[in-house]
Amino acid sequence: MDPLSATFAALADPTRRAILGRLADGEATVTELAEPFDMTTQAVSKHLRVLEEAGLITRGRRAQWRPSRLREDALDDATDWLEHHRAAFRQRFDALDREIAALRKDEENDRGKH
Amino acid sequence: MDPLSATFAALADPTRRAILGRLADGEATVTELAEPFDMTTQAVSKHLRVLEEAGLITRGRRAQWRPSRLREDALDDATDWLEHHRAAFRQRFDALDREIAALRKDEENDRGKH
DNA sequence: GCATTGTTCAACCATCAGGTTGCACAACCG
DNA sequence: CGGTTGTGCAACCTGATGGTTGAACAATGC
Repeated sequence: MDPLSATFAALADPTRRAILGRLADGEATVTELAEPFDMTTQAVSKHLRVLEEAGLITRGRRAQWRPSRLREDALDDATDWLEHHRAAFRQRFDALDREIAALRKDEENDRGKH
Repeated sequence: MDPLSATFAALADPTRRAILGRLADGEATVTELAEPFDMTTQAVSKHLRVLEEAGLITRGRRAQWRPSRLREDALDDATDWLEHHRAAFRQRFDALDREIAALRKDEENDRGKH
């Protein structure tokens, strides 16, 4: 899967988004991350694998713990795509607005000629 | 599915992202949208349904054509989430930087006492 | 050494996603 | 009217996802 698709897919799950939010407070182990959820640690471990493969987190290794932490550039590509396209979309709607304004003006002129 | 998850899930597919890019140039019918892809129109129709249910596009009805067009506020929620969290992540890393700088300073002070 | 703890792995299950084909239906065009 | 075109719907297939349970393994603590 291409990296951008992997990132958006990783973000398309509320559990994973909550995990990312938690990690903004600092690194955490699997059991710590699993605590708020009604879910086994194995399930959370799977979510962490998805986040890691999407390049959103990295995972350390300290004794039997595997602390997860955010990657600093985690959301850069996704943010770039979204901002770029949102800007393009806005431009499109602005163009439409101008067209509509031009049509209105034509109508006025037509009425003037009568 | 919650709206934010639906939006990210919709964006997690290169075909759908390409369709959105195409729609930034103006509305288009299913067959027009399907043309660049090695895929049946039915498959594209399914993608459009996903985009519609995620609130990213709306679909008109003109004779036997169903023109799709972007929703003006399509990417707002997703952009908000990403920008908010990217900012929070940055703050986290800035805090880490400060901690590291403080540790370095302590070391210097310790050396000074010898 | 042995029980406990934190984590992963493997197998399994149910559901969903992305594609196909085939058909149905509505609107146009001769 | 009958044929063509644009689209949607239903059934189906395959592979991925999100969860479970049970076992394995590595490191800790008595």
